[in-house]
Amino acid sequence: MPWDIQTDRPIYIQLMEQIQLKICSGIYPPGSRLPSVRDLAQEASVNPNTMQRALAELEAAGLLYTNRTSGRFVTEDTEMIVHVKNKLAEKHVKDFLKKMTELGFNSDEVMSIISDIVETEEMKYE
Amino acid sequence: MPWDIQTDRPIYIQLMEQIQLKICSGIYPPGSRLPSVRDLAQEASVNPNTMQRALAELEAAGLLYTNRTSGRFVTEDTEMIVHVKNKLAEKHVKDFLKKMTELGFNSDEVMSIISDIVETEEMKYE
DNA sequence: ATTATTGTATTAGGTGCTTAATACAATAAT
DNA sequence: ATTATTGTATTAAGCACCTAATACAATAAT
Repeated sequence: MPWDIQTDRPIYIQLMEQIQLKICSGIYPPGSRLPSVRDLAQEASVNPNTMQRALAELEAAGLLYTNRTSGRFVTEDTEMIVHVKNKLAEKHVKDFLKKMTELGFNSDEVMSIISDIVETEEMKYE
Repeated sequence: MPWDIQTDRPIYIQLMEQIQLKICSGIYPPGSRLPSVRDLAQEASVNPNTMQRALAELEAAGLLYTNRTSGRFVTEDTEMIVHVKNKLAEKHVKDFLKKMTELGFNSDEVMSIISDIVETEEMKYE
């Protein structure tokens, strides 16, 4: 999964989201070591300062921790990771339903639209 | 529906989205006159320049048109509005499914989660 | 005719994000 | 011991966005 950076939002926010996603989905397993700031920055084609900012904020959130000179690691608190994952899922669902409701679709219509798309195996979303 | 402006994305983009939404949902009906730039800016608590930018871009997209000194109006092309609305809905569905898939949920799980929330009448999303 | 309101344009200043170029301290690797 | 790698900090510059303060032309309202 390559890094996907858009220009319409702060890059460090997008980096945070994508690293968080890699942690929640197991691409970065609990306790595993992340590539160095410089390597990650090069991977994502961003400035090391920007990557550092994203990592520092994820660390403040408790998802990462640092061993001063050996690198950064994913938390071993699997319960926390699961919790973050579920919170994310819940947020996605609610945001989605909110948007569809605002557009004027009711519950039945939303369920119908989404089950249509799911059933037609349109699961390569782009 | 009050204006909801966050600080994490360009304001003029958020204004565009929210005006577009009001058009698609019928709050601003086809052919109706919008409040003046200055009034809209005050409503949304933003600078008139910023509101002007959002309106100008929606006009470039064809959703609005201007009568030089009498004001700005919603397009009367209802077909275009319906098309924009459907495109928006499709985008919301696909983005949602993509996010849930990335998080590690499969189709069945997604359908289960969303139908749970819908059925429990949790339709006051916040 | 005069006034008010419309969209529009311009200039200046402030802020946050990003990059670039360094530099430093701590420690793992050799 | 020496070297390389780690996270971290600093400074300067550029850029997009936003606000503020005006100003102007066209025309609707009076």
